[in-house]
This record gives sequence, C-alpha cells and structure tokens, in this order.
Amino acid sequence: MPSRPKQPSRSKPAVKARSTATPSAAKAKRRPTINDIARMSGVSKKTVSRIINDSPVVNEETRAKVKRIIAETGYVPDPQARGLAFRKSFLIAMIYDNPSPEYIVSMQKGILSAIEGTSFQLVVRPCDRTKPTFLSDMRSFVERQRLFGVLLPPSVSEDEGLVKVLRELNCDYVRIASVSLDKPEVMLVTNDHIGGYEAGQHLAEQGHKIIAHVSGLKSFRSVHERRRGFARALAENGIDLPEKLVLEGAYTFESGLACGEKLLAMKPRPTAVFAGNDEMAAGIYRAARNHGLEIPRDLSVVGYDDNPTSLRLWPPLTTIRIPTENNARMAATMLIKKAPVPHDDTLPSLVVRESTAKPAKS
Amino acid sequence: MPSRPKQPSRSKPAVKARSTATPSAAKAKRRPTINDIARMSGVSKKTVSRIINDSPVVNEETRAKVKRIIAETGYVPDPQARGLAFRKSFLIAMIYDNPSPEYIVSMQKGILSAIEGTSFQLVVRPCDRTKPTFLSDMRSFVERQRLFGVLLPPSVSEDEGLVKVLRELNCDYVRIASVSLDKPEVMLVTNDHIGGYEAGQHLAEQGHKIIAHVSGLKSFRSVHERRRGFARALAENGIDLPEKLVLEGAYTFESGLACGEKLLAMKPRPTAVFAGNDEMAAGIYRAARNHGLEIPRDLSVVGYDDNPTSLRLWPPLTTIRIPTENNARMAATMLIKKAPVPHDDTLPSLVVRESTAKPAKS
DNA sequence: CTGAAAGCGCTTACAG
DNA sequence: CTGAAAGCGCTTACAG
Repeated sequence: MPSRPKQPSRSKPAVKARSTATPSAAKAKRRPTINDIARMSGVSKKTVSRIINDSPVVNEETRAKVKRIIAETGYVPDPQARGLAFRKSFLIAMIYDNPSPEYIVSMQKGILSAIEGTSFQLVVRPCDRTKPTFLSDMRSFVERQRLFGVLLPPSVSEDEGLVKVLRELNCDYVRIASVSLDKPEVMLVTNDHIGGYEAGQHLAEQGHKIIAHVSGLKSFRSVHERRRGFARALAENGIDLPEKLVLEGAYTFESGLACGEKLLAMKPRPTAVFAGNDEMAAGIYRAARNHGLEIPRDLSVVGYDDNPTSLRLWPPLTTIRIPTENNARMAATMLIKKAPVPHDDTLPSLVVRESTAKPAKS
Repeated sequence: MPSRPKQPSRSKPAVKARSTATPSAAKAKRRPTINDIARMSGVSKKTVSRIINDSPVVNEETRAKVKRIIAETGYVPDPQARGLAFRKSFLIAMIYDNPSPEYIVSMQKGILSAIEGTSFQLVVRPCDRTKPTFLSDMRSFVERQRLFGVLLPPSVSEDEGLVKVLRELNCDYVRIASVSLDKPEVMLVTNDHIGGYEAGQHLAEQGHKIIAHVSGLKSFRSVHERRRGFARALAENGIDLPEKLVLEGAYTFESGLACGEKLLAMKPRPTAVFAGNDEMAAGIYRAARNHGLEIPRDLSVVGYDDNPTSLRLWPPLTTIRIPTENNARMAATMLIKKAPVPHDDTLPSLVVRESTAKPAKS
C-alpha cells in the first residue's frame, strides 16, 4: 500500500520515487562518492584515488585522515566506474567444460573463498571446446566484459588456442592442469601421476597380480598422468600392466559400466581395477553386480576424485582424494596476486575405504 | 622470448607494450565505440544510443543504416560504461544457500541458458542465512555491484528480510519456492505438494499400509509442502499417516541414515518410506543394509530430486523428478522480461525405478 | 525525429 | 607529496 500519496503534490513534481522503494526508506540516502570523500577530507579526489589504490606516494597523515573518513562514511568505490577508468573490470570468470557438478561447485567455492573481501566477483562461463565458434565466443566474452582474469580448470586449461586468445587480449589467467603447461606463475599443477601411483601402490600392496585400469578419454592430459603413475607403481612391484587390461572410458557412469562388463568377462578375470574417476567406478560396481560378483571379495575397486557418491555406494569406495577447493583457492589467489603462491595441500591422496581387499585364493 | 628488444629505442620511449601481448598482435585494434559508430553513420551518439536501447522514436531509415554499420564493425556497447550511466550493472546474481552441488549446477545452467545472447552475466553468491551479518552483507553486495537483479532459490527465497532489503535497494528479484510467497511476476512456484502427492499415490497403489515419511528440516517450506501432498494422497487411499511415522531429518545422507535406523527398529515395521530428498533416501538404503533388509522386497523407498546418485544406487531409486534447470530458466526469463512467463514444464513428476514394489506378504 | 551539453564515478597523464 | 584537466564509453535531461 505504499502507493497512496501522503501529501498533496506541490507545483513542481516531487522527486520521482523509485518504484519499489519502501515508504520507510523515505529518501534513499545517496551513497558517498569519491568527490564526497575528497570534500570532507579537504583533499583532491586524485589523492583519495591514490589512497584507494594503495599508492605509496601519499603523506601518512593525509592517508590516515582520509582513511578515517572513508571508514566513517562507509565509502566503497564503485567497481563499474573504476572498471571503466581502468579499462578492466573486477570480474573473474571461471571458464569450464568439466561436466561434474561436484567439481564445478568445489571450484567455485575455492575461488569464492579467495576473492572474499576483495572487489572481485565470480562470473561463471561454461563452454564447449568442440563448438566451431568456441574461440571467437571466448574472445568476445573476454573482450566485452574486460575481464580482470580467468581461471581455467581441466580440460579447457589444456586448450592452447584459448590461451593464445587470452594472451592476445591481455587477459590474465591461471591454468589448473594435471601437468605443467605454462609458466609457473600461471600454473597450478595437480600432479595426477601421484594419485595414479598411490592407487597402484595400494592395489599392489594388497597382493593383486592381475590389475586392470579403466581410463578416461585419452585426449585428456589427466588420463595419461593417472595411468603413468599407476603403471609406475605396478612396475615397481613387478606387476605388468598389459595393453589389453587398459580400457578407455569417458569419465561417465555408462562408460564405466561398459568397460567393467568387458573386464569381468575376461579370463583370467582381473582381481582389481583402478577406475580413472569415481563415476566410472560406480559403473564398475554395477557391472560387478550384473556378473554376480561381490566387491571387494571378488573384485577390488579404486576410484579417483572422492566425490559424494563414493560414500553412498556400497561398499564405500576406496578412492583418490583431490583437494579441488583448495586448488581453486590457490589458483584464484595466484591470479589476483599475479605470482605463484606457496601451496602444499594440493596433492592427491589415497582414501582407503571398503572396496579394496586382498584377492581371493584361487 | 618476445622480451628481446627488436629495435634500438628511440629518443622518446616507445608506447608501452602490454606485457603479455603477442608480437603478432602488433597493434591491438581498438574496439569501436559509440563515437565511432556515430561518426561513421553521420548521426549523433545519442541517436546511436537510442538504437542500442531499442527506442521507438527513430526514423526507420536512420535505424537501418546505423544497424548496418554496427553489424559491419562488430560494435558492441561496453557494459561497464552503460552500467555506469544507467546506474545499474548487467549482472544477475544467484544468491543461494542450498548446499547440493547438483541443484546449484542445474540452477546455473538454467539461468545461463536464459541469459545467453543477452548482455547479462551470471555472478554466483553463496550465503549463510544464519550468519548475523547476513542481511548487511547482502545489502552491500547488491548495492555495490548495482545488480540488475537477483535470483533466489530455496531456502533463501523464503527469507522475507532479504526480500525487504532488495525492495529497499530497488533491486529486481525472482523467488523460486515450493509455494507462492509474493506477487506472481516475481514468483516461480515449484508446487512441491504435487511431488509429495505423487509419491504417496504411488506407494498406496503398490498396496502399502504402513508408510513412513522422513522429512527435511521443518523450517523449510518445501518440507511442509511435500508432506502435505503426501498425506493427502495417503488419506485419499484410506491410509493414516500418524505422527510417529513422520521423522524430521535434515536433507542429508547422515540424517537419512539415522531416521532410517529408527524407522526400521519399529514394530510393526513400515513397509515403505518416502524420503524428503534423494540424499536421505541413500541414507535409508544404508540403514536397510545395516538391518539386513533388501530393497524393495522388505522396504520400498521413494526419494525426491532425481539427482545423479539416485541412478548409481542399487536398486535404482524411484523418485520425484524436479525440473530445476527449466525452473531456473523460467525464473531468469521472468527477471529479464519483468513479467510472468508461461510455463508448463515446471511440475514435479514421479520416476518409477526399482526401489518400490508391493509389500511382502506378512 | 534528432542533437549538444552535462554527468555517471572513477583513473591517467601531466604539472608543479 | 598533491591537484586541475581530460577522459573512460555510455545515458539522462532538456531543447528544438
């Protein structure tokens, strides 16, 4: 009912009320601008600007006074105006093609925690690298938004064409990938070979001899890295990983199921399998069920990711945990600071649950 | 190695090269501005502005000519400059507190598909309604970014305090909720009572008589709506839903497990249970396993959401599918068009899989 | 139907 | 160490 006029209108029409303003917010108090701060501080707006941007060449007394007034008024510079003058927005985009909701959300959480309290905002931008217009779409997106920078998780982080476009547009980026593909200050390496190694080591320690691997699409770098580490662990334990025991899946449940079916029809049957991710491990669970096999008694399974589903499955899945959120936080911090950030907590690690055991006596 | 100087420096320092510019992009061609278009078209920038903003008061010939030049040059107005002049950005924020990755990603997909091809971008903003600074955080976020609008999925959509702040700041919004809480043009109602009804009807049709319900936290509207529809279906089939067969969970796996344990210890034991979401249904699966019970032979289970895990479980879960992505697309379209959008495809619907069957003869 | 002027809230480039 | 002027690329308010 805020629409009933409270006073007879004056000769000159009243200031146009904002349509949805509540009556209580009688006259929405205008936010202070840099000019207000300058006037209140008795300095020029340029000096206020210097203080906003942490310029060192400001008298400490002046700085203190202006900062006090900024704090008192609650002044915050307008990101759009700054962006326009800087020719660069305060937007950071996450450009991604990984379809996993858990992965996407973990990434976003990490980025958000890194930019919390800064002027940056996170814009999300899914993409399809196979689309013919992929590069031109990305170019116009980055250019129009005058992005401050972009974060590139796999597999789009492996796209050299995209990276070339970003360099041309002078748009900062940080790539997250299983192996180093760029200068250290723009790379966050997830070292997937270590995860693969841990999986192989665990299975070898259990005493398995016939061990299979269901990989993702071989066009992804992570797939090679995981397999490489896995094979190395087996080799160190004197176990062979023949080609026919390595099946190429596609990081999906369905592909895991299909590869699992093939594997379990083999003679001799593998007693253990390392799935390239948890989704495919879930598919292998289904295949085992279809074959009347029990996990881990008849088949040990190791996944990769440690996604929530891995705990919902029965038995709970032994898997490789990747600190996605932490990696994303590090990468975003690198982007903002424009420098490598010391990080320890970014290595994949084995989580032993109940899907692995010694092989049955045969 | 682009850093090696190619020519002796001249007396006056050369134009500062952008640090990451590739040598090939010798002189990055400046993007055309509204001034360029005005000059090339022989009109004022105000007229170009009118055309950009689809003003009707432009001579058709003029409009055609300018549009042609815009197309030829590939001119796109700068969103930051427009935003500054409009005092409103082209950013749409999704403010959310629902923790489910699948839900978050489905929402984002729907919103992104609605804003594709527009000047809008999606900014993500998780929140915590229980934080004391929640409202003031939201206020400064919306105010600083001069948000075009926000999308509010449950349960933050139920927060009247937030909505009041948005109204005060003159920030458009659309709320997605299980039941109508606002004017139709800012509400997308998901009608959860229909989903609950479908679940109840299905279980009743199977012939169950002792049917339980594990709900989410009662502070959520969806919880009441789902229960209400469920109870109505049972009533229509002459089945009672006593208080003691309704347990309050928290939409988590763990709470589903705990409630499942309680339910399965009851005598007589319920032969069917409707879980308020799939996560809790997965917890009930685990409880059934702990009790040596088989689904659906000993216990029928219906979930809600139809998330990916529901297909990974064994047996695959009968559940209520909610068209989250479509709902989000509708809501975003409403926000942009500032009007209700005709939508049919937004009702929850039953998906029958293998977790429900007739009760065993007792 | 069209345009010149002023302004959105900042920063850069240049002086002093 | 500080500031006046010009400009970022648009739109509003006002004329004509």
